[in-house]
Amino acid sequence: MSSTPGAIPARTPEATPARLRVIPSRLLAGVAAVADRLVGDRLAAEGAHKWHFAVLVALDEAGAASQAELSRRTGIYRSDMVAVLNQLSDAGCIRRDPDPADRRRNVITLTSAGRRRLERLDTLITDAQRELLAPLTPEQQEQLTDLLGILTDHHRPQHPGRADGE
Amino acid sequence: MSSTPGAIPARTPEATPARLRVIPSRLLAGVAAVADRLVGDRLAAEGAHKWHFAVLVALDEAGAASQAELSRRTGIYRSDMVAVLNQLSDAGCIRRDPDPADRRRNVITLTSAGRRRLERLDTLITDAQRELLAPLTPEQQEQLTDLLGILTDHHRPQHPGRADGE
DNA sequence: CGAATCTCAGCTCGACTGACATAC
DNA sequence: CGTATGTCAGTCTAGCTGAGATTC
Repeated sequence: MSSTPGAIPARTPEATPARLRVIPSRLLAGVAAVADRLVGDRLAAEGAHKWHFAVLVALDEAGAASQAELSRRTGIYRSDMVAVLNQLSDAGCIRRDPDPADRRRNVITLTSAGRRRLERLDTLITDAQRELLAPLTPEQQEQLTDLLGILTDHHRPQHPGRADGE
Repeated sequence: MSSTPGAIPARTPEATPARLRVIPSRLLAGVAAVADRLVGDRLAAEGAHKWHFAVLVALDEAGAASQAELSRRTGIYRSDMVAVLNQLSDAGCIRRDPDPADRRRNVITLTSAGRRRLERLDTLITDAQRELLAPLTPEQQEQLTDLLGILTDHHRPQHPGRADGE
């Protein structure tokens, strides 16, 4: 029982202050955290992480690549990429061969098992998005995605406006 | 110079894969990170953190409170609240007095210096929001805030639908 | 007694940096 | 030579857990 019978005046609901509830950066942080748990939990249930998904997608969409290139495509640091690829490799999802054309590089290739794995993770992620966006109408869902896309495009690492001659 | 004159075929732009660019949870994480840096940098320039702002707002809006209550209002863990209040106290923004009515509690009170501090931080945060949302039209800004508000309200800690008899 | 409050001490995970050997 | 790559080691922060002393 958390509600006191009749003694306390009306029970202060300890709600978040109104001024905090309308700050976009705060809303973003909160919703992003929810989304991350939604996605993370499902992936964790299959022993996966979001990085695995990102790498598999990058490979599926643009073909074999070096680790550094994958790093740039996914936003995962090249130092962290090592561990991610180790795990994917252990699971048989990718192959890591030395690049004969440039012996500094490894060529990362998606295996058929990796493609199957990707399909599975894609389903889980899609489910998570559905649950995340369930409170919105389909039009609102599209609106939100569009707006976030605009912000993502405009706020790039080092280029507030155009970074050039404008 | 990072742009090669004319040798390389067209330069693979190493863009994020299209399938990743439209995943809401991923967009949210990215934009939230941008927002956090925008806010964090400005606050850091004044030796402040977002927690300070949250606590000051909570006090200004709902009056003096115990640490546990502030914790619930702001979402900051009671264990972390201690350090935050120490800093605010050192800066003279709050007073921390034992509650005569319940000697387990401290009564946290906003000082006039704290109210001034809040005003300052509020300006910084508002500026950050403006920069964050600058790529959007005013209507889009409102849309985004509304949509995030809906998601925030519906995804509460433990209550997917209504948690009751519906 | 059980529950709540304040506090400290600790964990863990993700983002990030630095350095090194090797190869271009 | 300077630069890129793969790798390992380590830092730093935020979110979170646990426990203990005190008071209700």
